Amino acid sequence: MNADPRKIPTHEVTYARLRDMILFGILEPGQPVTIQGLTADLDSGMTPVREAIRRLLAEGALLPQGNRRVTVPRLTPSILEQVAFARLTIEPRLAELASAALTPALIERLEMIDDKVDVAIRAGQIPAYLESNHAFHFALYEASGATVLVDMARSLWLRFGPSLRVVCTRFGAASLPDRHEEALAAMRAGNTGALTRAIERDIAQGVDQVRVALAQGEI
Amino acid sequence: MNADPRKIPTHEVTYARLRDMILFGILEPGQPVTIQGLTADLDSGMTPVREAIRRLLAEGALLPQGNRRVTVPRLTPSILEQVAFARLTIEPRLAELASAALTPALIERLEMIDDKVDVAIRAGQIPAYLESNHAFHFALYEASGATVLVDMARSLWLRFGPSLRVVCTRFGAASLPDRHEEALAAMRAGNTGALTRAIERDIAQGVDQVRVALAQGEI
DNA sequence: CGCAGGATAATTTGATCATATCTTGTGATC
DNA sequence: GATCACAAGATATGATCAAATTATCCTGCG
Repeated sequence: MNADPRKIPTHEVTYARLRDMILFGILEPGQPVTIQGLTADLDSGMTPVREAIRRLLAEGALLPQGNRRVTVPRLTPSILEQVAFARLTIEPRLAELASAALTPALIERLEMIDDKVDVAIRAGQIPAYLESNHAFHFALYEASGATVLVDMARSLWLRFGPSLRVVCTRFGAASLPDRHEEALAAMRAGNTGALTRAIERDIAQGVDQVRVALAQGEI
Repeated sequence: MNADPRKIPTHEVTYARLRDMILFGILEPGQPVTIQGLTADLDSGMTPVREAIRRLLAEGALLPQGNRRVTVPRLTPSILEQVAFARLTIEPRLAELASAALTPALIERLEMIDDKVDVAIRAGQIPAYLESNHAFHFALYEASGATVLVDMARSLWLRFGPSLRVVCTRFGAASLPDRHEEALAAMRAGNTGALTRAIERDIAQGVDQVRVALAQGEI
């Protein structure tokens, strides 16, 4: 019944694990990433690890030092502004495109995911918040069917994720961005404009948090 | 005097060569890409080729078929519109950012590159046009110092390149996009707004060419 | 005599290759 | 038509080589 688990190649699994480690802040900005360290941690050979690293380098999730070494990138003000500009362009557009494809079933699924976001915020559980927040956004975005833009959004989140984690940990979960309720209301009302604006505000809020922390040298 | 050529790893060289083969249309859309074929063509081992392919997959320059095989992607109307949207957002912005960093020396260099573009258009040399057109845009964009956005632009050009090549070959070099003279005039005048508009029109013109060809089933 | 500085050895980590194993698609046979 | 064998190609491993970092030691000067 279930597909053969062997079907998914090791390098895919390795990639997914390493990506999540970056995205959800297991690895901190500035931390060096070595092949041999990961072969031990992730229990796979050198080749799959190398390929996963190569792929994440291409996505901007890892930073090549000149020396053939690789680290988790630190967010600089310049990079933050670039990521902010791109996110604020791409993601509201994805919300707009997704709006046309929304079904009651999908809205219900998004509501369930958002419940988890709320629970995580109230409980102050940063990792759970990061994961369910991510799930909410991409469940919406994927409904757009715009694979190119979704890929770009994924790459941008990878650049943003580690530092967001640091900020959350510093300032607690109280002021985490959550315009999801607004977004869900817009979806239920079939109001595309309101949905894109809600997503835009949600992003702007997160960016502002990081911007403030960065200006204060908290990262 | 010259740096040791050994310094640049094989996988980097292999990546650059394969990328240019895709970007400048040596490989056609739909064409399958095999590891073993490339080890022969590019004269390197399997590992560097694998890594180059993995990297280009992450950049959207290659398309994974479900079957572990890889091909050069065909442009669909949906993907074209997504790429158009992203290019029309990112690249004018890069021009705007670059505008503040322009020096007489850089403008002169851009003029020299644009001369090559003109020569290639008049001579109907498609590959030379594609290469110098690419060089013109990215020499400008890199002046912005916005590495994240430049990376995104590179990825978008990789998705766009192969099909542009096909269109050029079909319709000849007569109607190739070239708003570079307008852009250069704006640079000389220090007119940021005019520069971004010129770049925007240049991109829109190229996109329109491909859109028409796509609608007519020419690709 | 003690310490600074630079050369060199040791170690860590990355890069590449040859080879072995597994998948997948195809086609021949029953 | 279903099954099995085969071929082509992708995947994964471990060995080996090269580069870069770190540690060590020697020398020469104060």
